[in-house]
Amino acid sequence: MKASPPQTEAELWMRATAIAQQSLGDLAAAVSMTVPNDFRREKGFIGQLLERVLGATAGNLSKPDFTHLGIELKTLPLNANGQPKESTYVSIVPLMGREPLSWQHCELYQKLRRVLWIPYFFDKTVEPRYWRLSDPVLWSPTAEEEAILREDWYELMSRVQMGRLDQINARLGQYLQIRPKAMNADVRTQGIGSNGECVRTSPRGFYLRTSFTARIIF
DNA sequence: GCGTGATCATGG
DNA sequence: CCATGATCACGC
Repeated sequence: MKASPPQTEAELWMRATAIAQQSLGDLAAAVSMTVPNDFRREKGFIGQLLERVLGATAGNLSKPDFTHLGIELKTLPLNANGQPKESTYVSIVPLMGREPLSWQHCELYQKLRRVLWIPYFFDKTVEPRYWRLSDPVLWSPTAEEEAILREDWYELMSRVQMGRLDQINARLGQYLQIRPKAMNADVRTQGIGSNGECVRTSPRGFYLRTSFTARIIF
């Protein structure tokens, strides 16, 4: 079982509020899934569970999850204090693009324009099926937030295009950061070298810092 | 191999 | 202690 795609943002929001505070076990049962006891081998489970529960459509395409609504779905683990406990992956970093940088047209911005956040309480003292959702948040960046995201993105993407991959680490960026995104550290893809040539390098992703997602949900 | 969904695990 | 760097599963 799997929910049909919501036709409107209002319908999606109704569904999201209707499942607030529910346990992962109950949600999973409703879509014929079983919550693993250990996420070490199923890290994406909660995201995939909520996709089914809410009727997301994009699959593994590089599009917002609710493509027709332009809305991205993000689950967000909270610690016991209600603070985000992990950074949030947004999208792959395009390492070979040489087009002029355009924030308005980049994949990252397309996904962050409107996000349905589904926070939940991550609690290692009980089995994940007992974890409960918190209240959903339907969010778009404020002008101030967008300005900083855009600055971060330009700073990071400039280094990518200038062939300065060696100068990129997770410490750069106020709200946004670039970190490895691969099965393991041996995975290689193509990137731009310091003389503009193609080099072998590790795939990377854009992530939102927990300090930023904390702002969003409060 | 790439992009989707993320959390794990250890070094500073 | 916790952010950074590393890792896991799946569809195609």
